[in-house]
Amino acid sequence: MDLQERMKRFEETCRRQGLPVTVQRRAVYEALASRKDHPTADELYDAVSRRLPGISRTTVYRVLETLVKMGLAIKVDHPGARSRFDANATDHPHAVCLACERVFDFEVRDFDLGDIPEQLPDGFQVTGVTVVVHGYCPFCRAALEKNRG
Amino acid sequence: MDLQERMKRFEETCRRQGLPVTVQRRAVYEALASRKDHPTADELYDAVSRRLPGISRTTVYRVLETLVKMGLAIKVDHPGARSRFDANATDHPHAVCLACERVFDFEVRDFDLGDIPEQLPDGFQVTGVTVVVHGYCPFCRAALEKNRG
DNA sequence: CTAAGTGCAAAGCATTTGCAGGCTT
DNA sequence: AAGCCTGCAAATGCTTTGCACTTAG
Repeated sequence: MDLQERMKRFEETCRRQGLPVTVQRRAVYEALASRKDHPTADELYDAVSRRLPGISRTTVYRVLETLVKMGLAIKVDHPGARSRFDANATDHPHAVCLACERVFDFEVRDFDLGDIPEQLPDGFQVTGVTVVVHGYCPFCRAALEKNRG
Repeated sequence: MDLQERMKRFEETCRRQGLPVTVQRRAVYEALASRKDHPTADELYDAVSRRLPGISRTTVYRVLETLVKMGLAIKVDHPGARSRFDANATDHPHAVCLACERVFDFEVRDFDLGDIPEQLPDGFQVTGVTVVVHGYCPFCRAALEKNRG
């Protein structure tokens, strides 16, 4: 799906849900949808600020929250790190670099979690499963090895 | 493993790692090891305060950090919630209740993540995999259904 | 004795909230 | 016109830090 399609879908979703299409919302969504990494709210604030100098950090936070509720984005959290956002709202696993905290997507072929629910506490109703891989990304690995000398 | 064994192991681990066995450390570890749920730092602070009235929240935080480094505890984080701690330091999946934020352990039979690494970004070095199931625990489910009435 | 641990108070950081005014529909 | 959205500034909540004192080994 390219950016134009995404913007179109964004506006449709807003209308369908009765939410005003504001400049700020469009700008934040566009900033998020046009990158492949998983920016933090602040990184998005920086990016959006360039095009929309008056926008406030608060608004970026609020718009991101809205996008998540609308189903147009996913919020990715992990230990001790700021939240990151992903315009790819389909359920998919993430790989997190322990050094730089960057988040990477990856696809899974045959990742069957079908039988997990059986092992849960009696009566636990499952709504989703999150899989996170931690480790070191190629960039940080290289840097670490260099330092070891 | 029962509490006594755990306390013994705790002291041995301290000695092996050259860390003083302080009253506070023992108290925090004992408080954590003797419960089956996954308390937050603050819940532990409350519990420990009863036996050791002078202890400070800061110390509880610091001790927990130390326990994690020592390999005697695990820190469990998730979106928008306070960190929780688990004296069961072996790698195992958690189920998180979206309503009360409680964390539940569960075991997996044949949970093979063996082929995930192949799908990762080139050169990503995996150190661990976290699996989190979200949903509603039996208690909150019951409460929610009641409210729907 | 010496290094490490502790308590207090204050700082830090990401995120949220209250409120007055502005913009979409 | 009506209501939701925005910006500002201040508050929040969890967690960390600086510093002087105490304690374990």
